[in-house]
Amino acid sequence: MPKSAHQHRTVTSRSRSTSKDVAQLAGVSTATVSRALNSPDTVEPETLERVRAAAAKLRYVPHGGARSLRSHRTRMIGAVVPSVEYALYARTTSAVHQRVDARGYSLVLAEHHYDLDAELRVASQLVQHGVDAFVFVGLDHHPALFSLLEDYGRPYVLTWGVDPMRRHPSVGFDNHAAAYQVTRHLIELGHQHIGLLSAPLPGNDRAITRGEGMRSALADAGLELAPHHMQYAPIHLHTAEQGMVRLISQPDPPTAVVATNDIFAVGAMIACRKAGLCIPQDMSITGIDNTDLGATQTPGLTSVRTPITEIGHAAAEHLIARLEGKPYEAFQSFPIDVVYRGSTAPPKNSAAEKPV
Amino acid sequence: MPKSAHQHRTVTSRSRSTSKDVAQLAGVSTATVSRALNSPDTVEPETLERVRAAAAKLRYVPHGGARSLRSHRTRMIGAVVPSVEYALYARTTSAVHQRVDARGYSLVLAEHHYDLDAELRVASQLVQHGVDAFVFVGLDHHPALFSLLEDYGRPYVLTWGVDPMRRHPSVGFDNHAAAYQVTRHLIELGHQHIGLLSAPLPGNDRAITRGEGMRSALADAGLELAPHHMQYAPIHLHTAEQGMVRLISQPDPPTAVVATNDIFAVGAMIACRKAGLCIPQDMSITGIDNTDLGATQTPGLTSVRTPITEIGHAAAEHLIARLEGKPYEAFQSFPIDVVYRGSTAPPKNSAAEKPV
DNA sequence: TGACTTGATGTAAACGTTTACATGATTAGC
DNA sequence: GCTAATCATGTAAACGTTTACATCAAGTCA
Repeated sequence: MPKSAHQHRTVTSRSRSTSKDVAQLAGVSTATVSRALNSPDTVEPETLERVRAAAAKLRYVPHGGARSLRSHRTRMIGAVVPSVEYALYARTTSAVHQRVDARGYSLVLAEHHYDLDAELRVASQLVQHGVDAFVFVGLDHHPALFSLLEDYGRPYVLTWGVDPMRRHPSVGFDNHAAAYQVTRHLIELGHQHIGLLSAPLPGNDRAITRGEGMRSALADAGLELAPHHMQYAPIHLHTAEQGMVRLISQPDPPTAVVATNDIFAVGAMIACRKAGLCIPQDMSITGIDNTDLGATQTPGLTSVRTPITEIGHAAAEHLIARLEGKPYEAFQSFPIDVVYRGSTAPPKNSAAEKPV
Repeated sequence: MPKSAHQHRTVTSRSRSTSKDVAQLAGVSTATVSRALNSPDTVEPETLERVRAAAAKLRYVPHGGARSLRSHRTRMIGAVVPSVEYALYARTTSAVHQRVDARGYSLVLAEHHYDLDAELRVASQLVQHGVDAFVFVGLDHHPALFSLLEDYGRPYVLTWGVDPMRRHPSVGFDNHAAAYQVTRHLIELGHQHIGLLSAPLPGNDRAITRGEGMRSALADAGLELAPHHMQYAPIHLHTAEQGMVRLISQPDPPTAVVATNDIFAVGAMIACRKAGLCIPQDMSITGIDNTDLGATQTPGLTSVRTPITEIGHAAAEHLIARLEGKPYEAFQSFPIDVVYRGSTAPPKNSAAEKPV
């Protein structure tokens, strides 16, 4: 198809009706138009009707820029996530949108791909656009991010974790416990050699905390995570698969693997299938987040249900309450629970190793 | 956790430095500040440096509202999708964001959940916020949507399909062919009784066109889609599963099923597993979109690779080119191809039924 | 009935930019 | 060496709202 200049319009601006036009048509002043549209109860019913009719007739759409210039509010809320490609963040974002939209706000979305500098950059861009309040993912951020938000008086809430120092409003769950519980489950099945498949740690406090949770569970059982039994990989099926290949091609591979999220776990499953390892007989695998991707595998992936949509709803409500001066909860932690499916079993030689 | 009023700030506005402050500190006029920041080559290098230093020192962030009021541009692009919960739209949106962000634009996101009235409502909200240009999903929209965009001079591009009438700029692929090809594949395997699992048609032209593609393939082979062999369900794993249960619990179930997307296909797989039907021996299943969800099933789902990220990139580039007055392609169609995996095979009794 | 409150509406300033135009300095052209 | 062209910068108006304040009419209360 050739490059073409053609009839579709290229410019943005065009004659649009203003509140002045509406005022004129309704026979009132622009002040009354503004009042009629923003606080209908302060204007006479009959006038209100005239203004509404005029606005409708002229297809009047208020100019958000002018409005925000004067009122310092835009009714836009920003969601800044690592990447909306990951089902989790897509679902949380959708949940945020749902609540925000219901209250008449719009959602501005930005991704940073686990780069905290990029996060600062996009956030400052959103501040510039006048976004009223922010949702961020995770607890660790560029220090300048917080001072920016503070300087410009923008409320924000952190998600997918709860700030243990209680410095920043946050809504999430216990990432440490999530990893602890699945690891514990594997230990109880008799596994002694457990591997870890994790996202790269920089810029990702969830991965860090989940790794710590796993180590805690091991430590509490007197076990250790061997350095060569941990693999870090970017969050993609095929990189996870490669990581798992490295794990199982070692002389002493683990008998079970804790993946810090379902994508890694499924990547690991794929690696096992290709290597001819049976799950769970030859290898137990657990995930975290309980996504459809894991749940629909054969066998189904044992995973931890995390409050994906609850987080989105709570974050949106938190911010809107703050923006509107209503009471709100600054810290919210949702429960998690392990969903047991077929991807875990005692290790093959468990009877031999742990005779009880 | 109790409701609490506490120390985090509730208000949005606060002292922010303006271009006036920067002007004063740099010893120039606000006009020069504006020029220095927006068209650096029109201002003396030495002055430019002073302005930049002043802006940095004051942590100056321009006021987008004021800017848009004067210039009629916001550098915001709107993406209006059915739901970002669906992996496809999440990935397209991510692709749009990537390109848009690279060019210094921000992304505003809105969902309409297949309700064209809701779509009109959110779009008009975005117009109000000053969004410069729009990406929509699909070809069918509320007629008032187009006049709104026309009235306010907002460029837009439709995606996930190419307008056959060439009335609206669009970037996508041939949905009809996608369904045609998988159906054709099943027919070639010897299937004569093929079912359809589809999303509800209202507000979803992709589903309509895919359904038509399937029927065309059947017709071309002298076959028909029996009315009781089609099932419509909302786009969720469990509703798809229920639809499949209805299909296979009929006295004469089909031997193969075309699902109009991978979610339906996987839902169908789950139903078969639960019913004890082997895939592909007892039931062949095909999807469309070639998502990870389908690809990682056992057996892997035969599906059609659709240009998910290509669409996002192309849509973003189309709009930015138009906004910046550069040449652009008004209509783009990307190729698709069938990815054959293990979910399809000849019907069990194909030899008996079709002795050649 | 007159002073006083209440309530709806109008008047006009302000929000922070961008940009057409004016200004003055410098350089070029002859 | 004088006029003209060029260039960097300043001046001031304009963008479309919201809102403090003023105004005016209509009730309220003694």
